[in-house]
Parts: sequence; C-alpha cells; structure tokens
Amino acid sequence: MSAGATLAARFQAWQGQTFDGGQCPVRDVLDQIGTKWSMLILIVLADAPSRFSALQRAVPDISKRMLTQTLRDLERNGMITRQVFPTKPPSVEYRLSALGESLLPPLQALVEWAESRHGEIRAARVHFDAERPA
Amino acid sequence: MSAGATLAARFQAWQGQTFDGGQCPVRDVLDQIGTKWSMLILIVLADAPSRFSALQRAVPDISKRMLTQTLRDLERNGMITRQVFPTKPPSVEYRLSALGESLLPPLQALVEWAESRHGEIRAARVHFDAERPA
DNA sequence: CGGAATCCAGCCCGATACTG
DNA sequence: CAGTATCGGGCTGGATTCCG
Repeated sequence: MSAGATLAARFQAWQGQTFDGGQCPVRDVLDQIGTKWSMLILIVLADAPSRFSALQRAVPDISKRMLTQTLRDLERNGMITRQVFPTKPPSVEYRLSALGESLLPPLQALVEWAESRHGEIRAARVHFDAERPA
Repeated sequence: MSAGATLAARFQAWQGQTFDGGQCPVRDVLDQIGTKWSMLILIVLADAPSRFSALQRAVPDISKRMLTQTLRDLERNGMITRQVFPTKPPSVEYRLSALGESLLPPLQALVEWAESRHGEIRAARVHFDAERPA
C-alpha cells in the first residue's frame, strides 16, 4: 500500500512538471523497455559480450535491420558500447556499459515475476475469453 | 555476472522450446509492460481503486479509446478487476487484483532505477547525437 | 458516466537487395 | 562480417461520433 502510494506520487510529480512524456523518467524508460527486442538483446549481452552475428544467432527471429536499429538505440541510450576491430573482414563487439549492467537487477526481478506468474496470466486470459463469446 | 548468466539461460531455455514469442514468459510480460499506457494505469491504481473518469484525470493525455482498451487488456490478463455499480448514471470501479499487486515490487524497482539513472541516459543521448551529425 | 464503433494517419518492423 | 537502402503491409493509437 505504501509502495503503491510512492509509485503514484512519483509519477504524478513528473506530470505536474510537464505533460511531455519525454521528460518523465518512468515513461521514458518504459518506452525503451517496451520495444520489441531491446531487453532481449540486453539479456543476451548480460551473459557475455557478443559480436553482431552472435547476437543474430542468440535471437533467431530478429531481422538484421531490427538488430542494427536496436543496437544503435541501446548505444545511444548509453546501455551498451560498440567496439570495432579493423580485421578482415571487420568484426564488431557489443558489451554492456556500467549503466546497462545497473539495469540487470531490476530486470531480473521482472523476469522472475514473469516466470512465476505466467501460468496465472494465461489462465486469466482463458477465463476472460470464455466469458466473452466474441 | 551470475545474474546475467541466469537471465540468458532462462531466455534461451524458452527459445529451445519454441520460437513462438507468445509462449515465452519474458516476451509475453515484456510486451504487456511495453504497451504505452498499461503500467501507468497500474501505477495509478496502486495508489487507490479508481473509476473510469478518475483514471482519465490521472493520466491526462490518454484518449478514452485507449483507456478502455488498456483496461480491458489488463482485466483480461488478470491484473485488475472491474466492478459495475448500477447507479444513475452508472459508475465503474477498477482495482488491482492480487496478481496485479504482486507486480508492484518489481515495477517499483524499475521506477527507482529509471529515476536514479535518467540523467545519465539523457546525457548519453546528447553525447551520441553530438558525435553523429546526421 | 462509461463506454462502443468507425475512420484513418503514422510507424513499426519484416523481407529483400545491395555494399565496403 | 556487419551493416545500409528501399519498399510495403499491418498494427497502434488518436480523433470523432454515437449510445444506454
């Protein structure tokens, strides 16, 4: 209950300052987390620094286009670093920054919640859909 | 380091079972969290059960359409409950379910991370954009 | 008051092809 | 190997209108 009040208070404090979503940390970070691939890439990089092609293999159903775009975005937000090795052919290694690593504990808490509650969520969906014919 | 390995292992375990994103808890929950308004609504409801119009006031820049849709989705996933009072005119109250409340601690961890690191993220963006002219 | 229905613009993102 | 460029479909989500 007090945790809830704290959450709402923090959110509304930022609302009072501005309605611009870009200025509210909660919205800003949630938007980042919400993109289809960013947290998955982060999870893979949490295991080990990886090259572009290794990331493609770790997340098989991502296109090259989206992998590039997601990596650029994570780099722009300071979550990962990009190092180019001028070999032939060139290789590029991505790794978590200190900022990126600092996100891991809260992210892991979320992953654990997702795993432990996923069954309940799926059951709730079946129940809901059963009540509503169309 | 071990936390990272755990994350990747969990993600990849689900990948081994199926590439269908709908079956992977991490993707499933992340998709839900990623929607534009769902976590904001949850945060407001964490403060107190609220009626439809109260939620509109709490999140000023949400359209009625998206508020309805987001509430339905949260209800379908078992995160909130919906109670209709047959007054005139009708009133409807939304409140967190036990499942919804169980998400608050991990969510709050994320909110705290967002607030404490938001300055760094914004600084990283400015730096990145400065290096890349167009 | 609390929606449902419709219309439609914009973007997300996948597929494909090309490059240093 | 590690991208970039371009095209296009589909879904997201805002605006508007109508309803019990």
